[in-house]
Amino acid sequence: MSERSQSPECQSRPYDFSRVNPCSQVLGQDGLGSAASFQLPHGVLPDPSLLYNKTAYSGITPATAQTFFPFSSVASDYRGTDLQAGEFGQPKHWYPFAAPEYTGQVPGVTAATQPTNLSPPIAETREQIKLPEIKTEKDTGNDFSTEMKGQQYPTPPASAAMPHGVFYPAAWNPSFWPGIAHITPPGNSNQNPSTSSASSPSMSPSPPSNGLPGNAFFSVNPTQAAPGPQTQNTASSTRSSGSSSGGCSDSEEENLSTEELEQFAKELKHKRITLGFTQADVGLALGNLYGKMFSQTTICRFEALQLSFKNMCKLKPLLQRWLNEAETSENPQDMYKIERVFVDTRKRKRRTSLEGAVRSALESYFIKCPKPNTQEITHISDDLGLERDVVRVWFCNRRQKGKRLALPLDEECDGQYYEQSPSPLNMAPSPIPSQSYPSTSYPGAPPPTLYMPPLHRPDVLKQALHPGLVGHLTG
DNA sequence: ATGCATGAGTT
DNA sequence: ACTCATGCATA
Repeated sequence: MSERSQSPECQSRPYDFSRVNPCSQVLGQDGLGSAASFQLPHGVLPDPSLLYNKTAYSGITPATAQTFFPFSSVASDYRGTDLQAGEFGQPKHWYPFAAPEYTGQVPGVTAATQPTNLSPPIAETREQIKLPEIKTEKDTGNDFSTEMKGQQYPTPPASAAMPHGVFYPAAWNPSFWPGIAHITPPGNSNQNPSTSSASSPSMSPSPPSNGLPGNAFFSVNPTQAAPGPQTQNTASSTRSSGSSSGGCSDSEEENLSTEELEQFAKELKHKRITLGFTQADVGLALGNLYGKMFSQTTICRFEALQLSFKNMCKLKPLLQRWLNEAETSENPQDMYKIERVFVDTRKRKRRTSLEGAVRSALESYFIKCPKPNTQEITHISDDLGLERDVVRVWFCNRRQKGKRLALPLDEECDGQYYEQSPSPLNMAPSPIPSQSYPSTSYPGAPPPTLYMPPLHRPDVLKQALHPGLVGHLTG
C-alpha cells in the first residue's frame, strides 16, 4: 500500500565500498534467493552512525557533486526573478540535421510548414498547437485530453492560476552548490526585462539560420542573441564553499541560488501553461532560439527540479530567455513554429520492459550492492536472464535515480550519505549517493535515514522502490 | 512523468 | 567502466 517506503535506493554516493566489493558475497550466495530473504525495515537503517561518514562527505567536491533537486515543484509563489546571466555551454552538438547515417526519415526542415507531412517523429511535439498552420495536432478530443492532463492547456486562466500539483519543497536551503561562482558571460548587462538573459548564443556554431526558415523568433531579437549580458546577480545564497571550482567551473552556469531556481522553475511552468505551451514546445523553441533544442523530458525535469543543480543553472538562462520572449511576444505562437527539423532516427534499442519480479530482484541486488562489478553484473544478468548490458544500464540508471531522489538532508549533515559500508551485505539501505543535495534541513528528519526523504512526493519514493521490493522490505 | 538507453567526458 | 546530461519510448 502506501507505504511510504523509505527508499532504500539511495546508496552511497561514492560507493566506496565497491572497491571491496561486498557484492561478491552477495552474489555468491545466489542471486535471487538471497534477495528474497533480504529484508530490511524500511526507514530503519542499521546504524546510521556507522554508515555515514560525514567526513567523507566533506570531501566532496563541488565538482562532483551534482546535486539534484528532489522536489518537484516548488515553492509557493514566485517573484520576479531577475537573475541570470550565465552563459551556458555551447551546444555540444546541435545539428539540425540528423545523423547522416540514420537520417533516413525526416531530415527535413520542412516541418515548420507542415509537420503533418512529417511523420511524427517527434512525439513530444504533440503539442496542441493553436496555429492553424502548424496545427499538428489532431484535434481530437483524445489528444486533447491527454494534453490536458499532462501538459498544457490552451490557456485557461484558471489553470494558470494554479499549477497542478504544488508540492512544497521540504525545505531547500539555498545552500548548495558551492561552486558556481563564476559566471560572467561577456556582454553588457541589463537590458530590458525581457531580455534578461544571459547566455550568449554566440556559441552556437550553427545558427539555426541555416536550417531554419524564418523563425519569428530568432530572426528577431538580436538582443538576445547578443552577447550575453551579464546580469549576474549573485545569487544569494550559495553555499559558500567556494571551493570549488571544480565542478561547475566551466562556467556555463550562473550563480544561482536554489531558491531562484526553484522559483524560476515554478514561474516557468506557470507561465508556460498560461501561454499555452507544452513542455515539448519549450524545448523546441529553445532550439529555435539557441540552436540547441531540448526534449519534453528535459523541460519536464527542469520544472520538476529533477536535474542536477549544475544542469539547472545551465538551462535556466535559456529558459529565462525563452520565457521573456514568450511573454513579450505578441504572438507567442510564433514560437510554435517549430521546426522539427531533424529527427534523429537512430535506431535505438527497444526499451526493455522489466517485469516486476525482475525489478524487485534487481532492487534487491542494488540494495546489497549498488555498484556491481563486471563479474557481478554477469552473475546478475545470468541469474535473472537478462542481458548484461541491460543489467549494467539498469544499475547506472538506478544510481542516477537514487541521486535524484536522494534527499536533502541538511547541509550539516551533508555527509550523511557517504559511507563505506562495512558490511555490504547487511548494509541494506545503504548510503546515499547523492550528489549532494544541498538542501536542507528538514525539521525533524533524521538524517540517518536517507532513505526516507522527507520529500513531499511519496510517489517518488514509491517509485524508487519497486513494489515488489517494497514488499520485501516491508513484509 | 518516468523507465531504459545513448554518448561524451572522466576517472 | 563510471558519471552525467539528455532523450526516446512508454506508462
